[in-house]
Amino acid sequence: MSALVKIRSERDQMSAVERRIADFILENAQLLRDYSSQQLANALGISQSSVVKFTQKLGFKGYPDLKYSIGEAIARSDNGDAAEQATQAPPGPVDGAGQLWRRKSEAEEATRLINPPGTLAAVADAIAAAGNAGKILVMGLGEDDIYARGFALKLSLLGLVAVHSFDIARMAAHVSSAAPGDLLLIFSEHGNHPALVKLGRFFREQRGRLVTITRHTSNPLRTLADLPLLVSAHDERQYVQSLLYQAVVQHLLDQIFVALCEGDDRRHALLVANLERIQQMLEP
Amino acid sequence: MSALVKIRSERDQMSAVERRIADFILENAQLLRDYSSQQLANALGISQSSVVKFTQKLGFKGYPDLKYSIGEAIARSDNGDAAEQATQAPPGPVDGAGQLWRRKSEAEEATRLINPPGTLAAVADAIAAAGNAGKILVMGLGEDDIYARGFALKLSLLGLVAVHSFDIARMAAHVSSAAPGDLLLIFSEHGNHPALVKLGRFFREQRGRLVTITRHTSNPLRTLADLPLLVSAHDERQYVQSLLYQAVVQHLLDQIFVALCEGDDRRHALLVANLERIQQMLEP
DNA sequence: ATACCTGGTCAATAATTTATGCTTCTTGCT
DNA sequence: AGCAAGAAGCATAAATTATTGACCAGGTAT
Repeated sequence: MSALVKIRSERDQMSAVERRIADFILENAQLLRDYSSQQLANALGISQSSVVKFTQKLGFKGYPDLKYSIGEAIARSDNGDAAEQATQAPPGPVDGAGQLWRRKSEAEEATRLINPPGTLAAVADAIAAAGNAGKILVMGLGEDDIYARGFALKLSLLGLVAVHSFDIARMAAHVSSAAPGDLLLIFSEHGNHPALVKLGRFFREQRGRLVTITRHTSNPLRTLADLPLLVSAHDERQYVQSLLYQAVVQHLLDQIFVALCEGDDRRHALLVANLERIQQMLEP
Repeated sequence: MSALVKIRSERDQMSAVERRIADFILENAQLLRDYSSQQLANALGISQSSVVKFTQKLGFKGYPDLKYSIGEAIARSDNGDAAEQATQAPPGPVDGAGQLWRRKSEAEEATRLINPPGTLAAVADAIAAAGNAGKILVMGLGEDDIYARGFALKLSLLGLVAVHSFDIARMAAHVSSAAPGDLLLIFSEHGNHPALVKLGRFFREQRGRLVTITRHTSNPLRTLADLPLLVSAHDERQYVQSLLYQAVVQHLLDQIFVALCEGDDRRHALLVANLERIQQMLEP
């Protein structure tokens, strides 16, 4: 992943000073060429060691390594910054055709990197386990309800019955009768809706397993989760950012779904049979 | 001029040691990333100062400057060496992690190519026109209902009211009272659901504008449409194919949405205001 | 409320890297 | 031979970078 994309993707969970560094670099990447770590620190009024720590935290070997990587990113115009991209000669007229998809791809990649490998498989396993031994509850509000609904629908194709609702009261009823072995999946972009947090906490008290899908910020909901899934998706334009977020969440779910499909032969057979039967019902 | 090209061009008038440095760099440019001037000198059995003097003679500010420039050159693949180019850029073994996304990207590209350029803009315009002068109807069944619902929700953020339902009877009622200037968007993966076809035909008789989103097969629904959007998405595994289809449809909608957002300043302002207000309502 | 972590920052300093001055050696020329 | 010019290395100064330990703020458990 490009250094700039990486910085951007982690920006949200940085401390104040770190974020200032990140912003400065993102906006003045070209300047970095002639900056030492000390100069950068001076420009921001912070200590040089903070700059070095920043680079190391991001996974670079040190400041020169970061600098080198950013040089590469700029050379490749892989800057993840629309304004910047406009300045350099684009091969064709800017039609913006594949533009949005490219942004989605970056978000997808960033997201893939911040979720520890194996997390998705763990979630898939948890869902499968709950499907056998307990209940699966799925919850999301507003736009977040859309995936919830779609995912519940998909699970039913696999013979996994999921209780889904966008009604907090109704969901609370389900949660209150939850037992160990049950699984609750909460979708919440910002992860700080009080009712959902309360719901999650209550569910944990019942000793159920909690999976959350939230943004990659520090938020109360994700800290509650047994398995928190994180999403990185950024754009200056709020409405685009929202699309990116949704595409990435959908992709996470798709990956889980595929894992479920392919993880278990019995379930796989069931799925194929179901799809065939549906086909027959709708076709003639 | 690229750093590597420069080195190559001056190689002939260099001293013996300098030429050894030049050759080493030209052949092992990638290694330079992790070499300090001292290490490079050791690798060649010469003194570190010779390396530094070499860089300065070439017009670089010093060793780090040369290194940075070479990083850029590599990133741009601007190495002026054909053999070199062959060695790099093996796309990497299939890891399985980004696999699904790659399939989606392929589907997205294929879809972009089969829809005549400008189609999406035309759809966006049609939606905007209908929003001003008539009604917008949105319809989908089963899984296709998911986008329909989501898209209607998004349109409302733009101040465009869309009537949405997954109930054919209810939709029929809306269609039967349709007038010229109205717009109907039908989502139907296979485009041959009899009820939807009938609905579409009826709507056309009322002289409304019809937009369809279907697979890129020949199907009765798309032939009815004023603006047919086509989707290409294939995989041997039926359940994956379905995911690809959904991701691509979602992407088409996202592009239309962005076009709507950015096509009209008034609407754009409204959107921003709406998002802000929503933020306020949910935050505190 | 108090004690105790934890994470974040900075100042001081150690370690590394880079740049430079100086010396020596070679080469070519007179 | 003697000299000038350039090339290379050595030693060292200068700079840059990395690490350590101290301090502080915010949160948590007692």
